[in-house]
Amino acid sequence: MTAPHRRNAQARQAILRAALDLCQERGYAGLTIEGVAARAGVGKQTIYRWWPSKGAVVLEAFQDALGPSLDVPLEAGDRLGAVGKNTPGSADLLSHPPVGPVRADLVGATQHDPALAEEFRQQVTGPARAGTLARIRAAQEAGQLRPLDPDLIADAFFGPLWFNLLVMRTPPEDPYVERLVDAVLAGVATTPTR
Amino acid sequence: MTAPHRRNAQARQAILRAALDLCQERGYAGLTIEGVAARAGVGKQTIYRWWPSKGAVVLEAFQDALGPSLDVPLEAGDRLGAVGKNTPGSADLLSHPPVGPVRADLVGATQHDPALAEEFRQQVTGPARAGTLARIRAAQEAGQLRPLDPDLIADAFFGPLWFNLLVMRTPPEDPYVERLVDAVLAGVATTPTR
Amino acid sequence: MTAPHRRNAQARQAILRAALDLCQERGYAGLTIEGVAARAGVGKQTIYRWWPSKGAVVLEAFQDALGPSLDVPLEAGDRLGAVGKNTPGSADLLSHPPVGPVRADLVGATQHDPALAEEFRQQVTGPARAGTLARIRAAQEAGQLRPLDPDLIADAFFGPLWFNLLVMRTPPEDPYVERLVDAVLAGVATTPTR
Amino acid sequence: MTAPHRRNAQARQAILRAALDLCQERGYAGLTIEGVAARAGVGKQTIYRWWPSKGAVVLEAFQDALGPSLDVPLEAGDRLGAVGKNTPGSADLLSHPPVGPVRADLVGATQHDPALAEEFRQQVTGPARAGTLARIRAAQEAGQLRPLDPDLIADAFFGPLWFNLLVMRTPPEDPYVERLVDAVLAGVATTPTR
DNA sequence: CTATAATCGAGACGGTACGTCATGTCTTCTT
DNA sequence: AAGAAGACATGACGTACCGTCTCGATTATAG
Repeated sequence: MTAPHRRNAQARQAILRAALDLCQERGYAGLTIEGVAARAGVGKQTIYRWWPSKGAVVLEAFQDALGPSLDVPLEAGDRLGAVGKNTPGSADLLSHPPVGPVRADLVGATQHDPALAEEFRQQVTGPARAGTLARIRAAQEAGQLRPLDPDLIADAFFGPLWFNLLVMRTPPEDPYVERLVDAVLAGVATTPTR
Repeated sequence: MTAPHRRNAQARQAILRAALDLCQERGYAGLTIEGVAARAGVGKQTIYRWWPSKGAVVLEAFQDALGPSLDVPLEAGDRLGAVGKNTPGSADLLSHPPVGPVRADLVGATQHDPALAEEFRQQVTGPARAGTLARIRAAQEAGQLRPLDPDLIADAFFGPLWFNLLVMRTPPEDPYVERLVDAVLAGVATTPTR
Repeated sequence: MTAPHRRNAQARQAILRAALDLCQERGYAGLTIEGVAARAGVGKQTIYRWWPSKGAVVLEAFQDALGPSLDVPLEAGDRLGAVGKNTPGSADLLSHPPVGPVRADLVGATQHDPALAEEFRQQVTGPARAGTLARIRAAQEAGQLRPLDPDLIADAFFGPLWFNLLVMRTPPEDPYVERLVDAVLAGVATTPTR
Repeated sequence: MTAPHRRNAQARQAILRAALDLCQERGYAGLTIEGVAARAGVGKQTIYRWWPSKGAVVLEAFQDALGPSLDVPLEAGDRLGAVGKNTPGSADLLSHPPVGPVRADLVGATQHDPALAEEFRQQVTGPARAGTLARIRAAQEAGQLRPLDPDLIADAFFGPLWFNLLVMRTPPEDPYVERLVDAVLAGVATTPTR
């Protein structure tokens, strides 16, 4: 007997689209609920009715736009590569529009918005980390990675990428990423990789 | 013939003090120029006259409060430790108030404020990185670290710390940091450390 | 298809009331949009939405307060009196609070605010002058006033009153007004009145 | 002995000049002490040191610019003309730049600035009225004007002019002024003038 | 013919108000 | 019921001037 939420799908799409566009044009901080409503040709109330905050709108827009492109299937053999080879792809997503800057902006915003932070964790960080951990554990079981804390191994791969993106503000490019993977594997792989 | 900018030191101090206090009380996002002016007993114009943005005020307040406590002297012997042992200290600073949250907030703000980003780089990131690189090069010359790109080595140490702070939002604590240093050294040190 | 401007009547009343009160308390120059908003318990934007300037607010408040009290009916017989006897009443209105000072202030403001001047002409000066001219023409047709330019006759009556109010700053009182009317009638009436 | 006021004449001139210019360019309300100081190349304090208010500056600038051009000598014979013929000249001054608009603005400002009003009376209105009264009394002694209150006669001439300037905002032009003088004289002269 | 003190330009200071923007809530009318 | 539209109270924005207050740097008497 749930209330008959007759939500307008067209409006939803228009709002998410407008939010994503404006976020790229003006940055997350320059984005405004009023602006989104105007651009989407929608009443403000329609936004406030369905989303608790501007962060939630942008986050949903971001997820919607990205779709399932983040799901990298866990391949059977070559488990070590499943970790190492996945990294350049992630780096690519991180470094380039439209995903990169928006995602960085969102992470920035989570620093002073606990609600957004929680949602970001649940919808973005959590799932991604779960997949990574699964790959790492598989590689450990196959004897390819040392039996270290899997979270630590994950951090070793992704930490430097995000660090460069957020703090150094030099989105990591290909050659750097390859050398990074090599160096990290040297520390966490069982077989010397050099 | 230079314009005699006779800046009031008392006002400057009051402003920085108020900014830091309010940033801790309400967070960076909840901080307001009007609020700082009111708390400091100062006209708004006095803030706008000397700082280009709220981020710049907080950054200067942050720097002023921190003072020279960031300068960790480069010790002669034990160069490897000079890198490895420095890391837990940095992690501590990162993780705990007042420095940690404010710094995280500031990094967040740089994601959509290029001017602030530039200043942050020049005043915070740059000097810190320079010190780190010096230590790394010294250790390389002493044959303790492999001849990898020093920036990459630095990223391997600091990336995971910042990643946990900013993205995972779990400020790194002691045991984790030690295990991290061990793992990274395994990848970048010349002598097997295990 | 007209835009459904659903203007809040309560807010409008509160604003006009506050404007009139403050204008008397502090004078037109000391009146502030912020002050009106605060006194009326209203957001500033609500004032800026509906009025183009502080002068316009005060003018409307003035008109609203005065209501239709300015309409002096044109009596049938005694047309000469219709002009002459009307004058003391106008002088009274001019000389005493709340109407007098506010009106003088408004006229003062029109000297450097063309938009306000235009509105003042349309809403205050124009209608009043039209009534006066009607009376004068009637008296001329009845042979009581010389066939001079009716505007000139009107100016002869009202000019000295406003001159005393605005320039000499001695609001005209009864005996003066009577002597004035006598003297003017001596110049413009057909029958010697002395 | 008196304090040695060593006042800089150059600065005074520059200030008055700037004040007059800006008053014509932007109107009295748009004129600013800061603006005058900037235009005159003078420190604000130099203005505040010598004048109590912006009105005082403009008034002095106005007087300075006008100089003695207001003194119309009282001619011996033809005393009636001394009153009547003086009027068109005054009307001219009233109606045309630079004197007219600035003077109207000043009178407007006196409506909400008692201090300025007092100074205006002492320096402008008072002397002018004194001269007018002298002419009127002379004409009365010569039997040319009826023995009415001289102030009333003066008001009859000047009131309509100011009324048109300030309230109707149609600066009186020549033909109107002539007809006005005729009509007024008809009321106040001993000899029928028609 | 210096010395000294008021005046000068410049402009920082604590304030008040400006007019604009966005917030999140609300009401009204339309679909 | 949900939507588009937009008025509303609130509060911060960044700017303009206010009138007061130091700063050196002239600059013209009074010693």
